[in-house]
Amino acid sequence: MKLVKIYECLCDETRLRLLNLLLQGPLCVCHLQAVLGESQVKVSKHLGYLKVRGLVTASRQGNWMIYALPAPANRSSELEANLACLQDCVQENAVLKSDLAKLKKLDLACAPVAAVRGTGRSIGCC
Amino acid sequence: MKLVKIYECLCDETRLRLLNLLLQGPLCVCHLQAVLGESQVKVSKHLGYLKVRGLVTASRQGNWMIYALPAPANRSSELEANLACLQDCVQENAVLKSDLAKLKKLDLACAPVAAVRGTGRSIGCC
DNA sequence: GATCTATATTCCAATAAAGGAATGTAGTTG
DNA sequence: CAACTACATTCCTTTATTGGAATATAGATC
Repeated sequence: MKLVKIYECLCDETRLRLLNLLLQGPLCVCHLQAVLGESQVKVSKHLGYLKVRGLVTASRQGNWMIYALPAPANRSSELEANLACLQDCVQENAVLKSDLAKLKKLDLACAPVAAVRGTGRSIGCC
Repeated sequence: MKLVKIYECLCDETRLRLLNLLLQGPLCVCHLQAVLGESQVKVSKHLGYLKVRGLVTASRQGNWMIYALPAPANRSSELEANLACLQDCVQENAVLKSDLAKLKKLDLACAPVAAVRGTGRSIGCC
């Protein structure tokens, strides 16, 4: 059952926090790491977990890995529904809200991501 | 994070199937067991898991235990959102759809539940 | 090419989850 | 009260998950 796989991805706090941040757009690992304040291994492993199960995609940009949610066209209806549901739940959740606030403060645009978009330089990220 | 607890409940196929059935209304264990076709221990343990975490309530009716989702007034907004999301996802899911079909065939009203409602006799369930 | 940065992977230990077999228990019926 | 029904719980084994320490790797820079 594919649906269970989605819930397996959502049932860990770290992964929930990562997905919450990625709902704002693509981000490099170091930004994710900085916002969560968790160890490199922990963040990397959970991103790997999500990637294997197709909840995120990864692409390399120089030294940085950019993680993102699958493009809307590539999301199953179950995934779409659950991402929307998650977004609805963010407001009730102190940790998730605080993460979003930290992300905004960190740098409006993640440098590597900005480079991908062609709207920024890719020097120095975290 | 309360939200994670909800996802922990949803991330197992058996529990997902149980919740899916309970979205139709209260049911006794033997009906749940009959629809799932799983062992008594397995069903009972997962119901216990859900009960401890507040996703279902249980009440005794004679020999039978009636499980139900919490009354809408007692559902957190996160739970409400996720139950709605789950219901949206049922259509995409063969197992969940098939379970609902089996439930309807089994007996339109679960005998113990009917007894609770005062609309049926409570003799013989499964 | 040595070094640095950003990230992934391997190895390992601790903890949790899943489910069967057997047993216990609450309430019912004869 | 003995037997039965419907569930729950305990004990145990297998397997999965989590995360740290250490190490590896890819690409950039000097």
